[in-house]
Amino acid sequence: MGTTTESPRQRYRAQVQEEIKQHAWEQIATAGASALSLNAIAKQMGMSGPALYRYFANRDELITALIRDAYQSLADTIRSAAAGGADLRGLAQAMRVWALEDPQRYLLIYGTPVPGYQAPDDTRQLANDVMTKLLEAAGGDGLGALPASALGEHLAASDAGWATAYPAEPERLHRAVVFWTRLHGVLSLELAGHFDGMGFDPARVYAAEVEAVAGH
Amino acid sequence: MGTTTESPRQRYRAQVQEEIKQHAWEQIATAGASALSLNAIAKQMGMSGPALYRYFANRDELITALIRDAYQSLADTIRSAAAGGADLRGLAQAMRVWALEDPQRYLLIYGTPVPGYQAPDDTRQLANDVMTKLLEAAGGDGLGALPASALGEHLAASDAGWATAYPAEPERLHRAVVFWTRLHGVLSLELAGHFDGMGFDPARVYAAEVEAVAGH
DNA sequence: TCGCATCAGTGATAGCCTCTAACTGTCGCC
DNA sequence: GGCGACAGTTAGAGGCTATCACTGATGCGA
Repeated sequence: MGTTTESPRQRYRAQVQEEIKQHAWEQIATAGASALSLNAIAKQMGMSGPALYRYFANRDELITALIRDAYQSLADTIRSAAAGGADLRGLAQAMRVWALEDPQRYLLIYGTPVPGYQAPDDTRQLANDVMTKLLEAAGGDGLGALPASALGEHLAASDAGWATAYPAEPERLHRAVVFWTRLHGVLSLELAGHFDGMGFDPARVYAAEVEAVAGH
Repeated sequence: MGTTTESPRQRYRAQVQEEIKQHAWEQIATAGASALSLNAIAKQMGMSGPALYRYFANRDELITALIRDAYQSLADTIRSAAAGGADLRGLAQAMRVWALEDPQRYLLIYGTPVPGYQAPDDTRQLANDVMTKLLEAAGGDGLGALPASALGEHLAASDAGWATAYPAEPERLHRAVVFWTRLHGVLSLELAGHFDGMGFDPARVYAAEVEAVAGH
């Protein structure tokens, strides 16, 4: 593959960066992204604080790298589910498993953003990749008709690049958007613990929403 | 009303607490909840850092107070909309306006939680109040039938206190939950900026989801 | 193979933060 | 009018991000 020959130093650098991210994920999983501390990571790795700045210019850059990896992981999950022949329902299932596997990873992407933070372009690209895969699945066989609505037309009319592959299929666009927003609605509330103590099974709510989008 | 006679000191204390929260909201609106600094607030108010600890034992307690106020404000918004004769659609509109008015206030309640943070009981009560108001509106006139689904039965069967007023109305429970999760899905993605650059109008998506829940 | 440039990692430091402790001065209640 | 309660102060411990000047190892080209 296109692995441009790596110098030992580059290889080591990449390795350490990977290890840093590993520790960062552990911290995030237990204390949330806002509690992520470069200092603490450095100590865990047995080196002094400022050493980390050789690998990530600042805290934001590390978080950005984590966001990138999260998107990548989600895209991979969706891709492999689709490659395994999963339809829209299977895809929804795969996404839920992925989210529950590491709630903070999901929330890093789809959770509360820092007002100032601007995602770099390639991150937007990764988000778009995910959307494209949803669009592909949103046109599969075995899907019921969606109730009539003007939304599909609106989406088709105002397409700004996120659906260039299917510009003329309002129902597909509608289904993809609704798939995204509804599943995110259930998932994010579940992950944030807002269903705790309400006594019902979030999986059932999720499943019902999947059916509502996929049709009977 | 039951205003137990206030001493001047209590009055002053309450006033300062209110002023602190005011500054806190301004900070949160511009930099997010994770960037909230007691120190900075104190300086803005012309006093030294530790003085604030007379009013809030720690950072978490201040944030909890803000969360309480946010719930209260949302509950008031919903109540006054309902009192004004708004149906489920009107309620959805009022909620959207409330959310857009101050995105970080919405996200403080429904956004990414801090893993360690445990909401105090009265906060859970406030969340329940909101849910109860949704349940009331979810049984109004002029609502279409929801597609058949086992979710309503599940919700009715596993009721654990959040819907004691309407235990035997599966469709109402179903509608309330779906109202909540779907609108949150659209709203939270919009507020987090995930629709940016996609070229469609979030209000249209929101409206379509409202119609899908309220029926034609 | 040798020499040197590059780069990993260091301690010191500035400046921010939360939160505690000890102290002072003022306010209001009895 | 006096005293107790309480607001607000400074000092400081301990954490954080981030910069700087430095040391020492490493790997590359000559």
